[in-house]
Amino acid sequence: MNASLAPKEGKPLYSLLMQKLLKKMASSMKPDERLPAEREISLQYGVSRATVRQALAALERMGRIYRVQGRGTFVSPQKVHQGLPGFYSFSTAMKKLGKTPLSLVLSFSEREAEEYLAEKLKVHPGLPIYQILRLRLADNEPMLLETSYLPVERFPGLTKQALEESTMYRLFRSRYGVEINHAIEAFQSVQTDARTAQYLGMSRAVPSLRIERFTYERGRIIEYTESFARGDQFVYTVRLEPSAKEEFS
Amino acid sequence: MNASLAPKEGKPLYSLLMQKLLKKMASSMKPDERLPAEREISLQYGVSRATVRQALAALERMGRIYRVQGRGTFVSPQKVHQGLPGFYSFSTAMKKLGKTPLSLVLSFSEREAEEYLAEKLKVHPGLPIYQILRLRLADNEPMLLETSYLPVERFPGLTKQALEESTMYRLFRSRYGVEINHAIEAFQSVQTDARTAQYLGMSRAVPSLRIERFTYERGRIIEYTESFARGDQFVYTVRLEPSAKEEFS
DNA sequence: TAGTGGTCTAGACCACAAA
DNA sequence: TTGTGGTCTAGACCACTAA
Repeated sequence: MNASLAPKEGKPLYSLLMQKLLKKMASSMKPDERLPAEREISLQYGVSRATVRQALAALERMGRIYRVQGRGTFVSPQKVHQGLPGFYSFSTAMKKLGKTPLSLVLSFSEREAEEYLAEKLKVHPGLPIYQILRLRLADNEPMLLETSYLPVERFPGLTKQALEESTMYRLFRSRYGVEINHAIEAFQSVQTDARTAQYLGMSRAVPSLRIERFTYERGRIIEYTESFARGDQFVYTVRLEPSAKEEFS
Repeated sequence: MNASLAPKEGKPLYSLLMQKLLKKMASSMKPDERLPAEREISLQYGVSRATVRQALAALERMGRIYRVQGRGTFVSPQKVHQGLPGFYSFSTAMKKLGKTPLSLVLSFSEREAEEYLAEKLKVHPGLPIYQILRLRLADNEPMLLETSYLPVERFPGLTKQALEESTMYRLFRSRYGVEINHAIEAFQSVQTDARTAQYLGMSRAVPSLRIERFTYERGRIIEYTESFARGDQFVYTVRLEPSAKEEFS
């Protein structure tokens, strides 16, 4: 089965190979089944072994395969948590759960960063920032109240309309060419305040999950979001990878 | 400054190069300063460009550098969140905060997985598992109540003593050669139950942060932990990386 | 011993950014 | 146009696993 890779437009070879392998695993392979050896894949698809390894490394980071030196490369058996975005997106998470996500932009304004915010965003106080208040619903049930802060200089010309028409991260990518390196999130369980209780339509007796997110591009914070989720409905899931730092233990 | 790499025992070249670059950045470089070009580093240290790229890729994943095509590789300016383990460890997190961590093993037992647990661990009901109840303290203040479940077959001969003498993850590595691929964590805000309130020494009026962790090795769950943290003291922080999946959007 | 993944080399061309 | 990171090749040797 010498399935050489079609030279699709623009996409690098290792990316095309990833898709081929994903398709193959989904359609004809079982959990823990061994994939062909790297040199074998290299021959089958007519690419170099380095390219094969680049594709396999990405699949390994996605948790779709695991490799054992001396034995081979195998299909990961997990099912439930598969494909969870390392990066949380309310929209995609809700779709995976079979719910219809909805996002309402409650307010959109421009202001200057006061001390507190400037420290969060690691910018100088007084820098112009957008403040965006959004209510996120799943099947028309309020789930999450989000307040996002973005430096104006990184997102010039951002409007409420644009946010309502697309998701924030899609907008980041398509219109501002944002390349996220990583994000830091912090979780805390808190008593629900009156405003949040009202927006989420619940009693203050129900505790809230407070989520802070710092999004980094080129080592710089380009988004700070503080969210409150209703504790009785909302479970927030993340996927972690061991830091490369463990190499130095 | 032709600092060729000393052939240290065992460690691969790219790992040695990482350490050299980290040291150089820490001692003599400023945020956003440009590193030498890849080809230049390759010459300076006498290694191939592929090896340089392997080292830089790891540093990029750690958030220590960022790369811009056509421009160069730069030192990340962040300070506060730097070096946060992608992987949460209570002990290291507390040390970073300048607090003294303490871990008490309250109980250690072996049992068979009932339906509920078997589903969490994705094993057959009836499989022998360890159940470990631990209380984690920072500066002698109770912070976290953890219940961990491990399949006995993966950790034969595990004892309470061993757990008390070392941290769990250190034990995993040194004694059982565990190679963690990734972990999934889920967060939820809940009302504190009586037992947790008692162990954590707080009122039930304070909400708790419920944390579930599924740790994966070779695509298989080797640890399931359910934790409760006191909401008024404990903030749980994680570091995320965008999933490779975004390539397919 | 044979086969696997892990590391490394030397070189090439491409896409992008800045002067 | 020059220099950068991004992709890719062909080949080599090492470390580990299993027969």
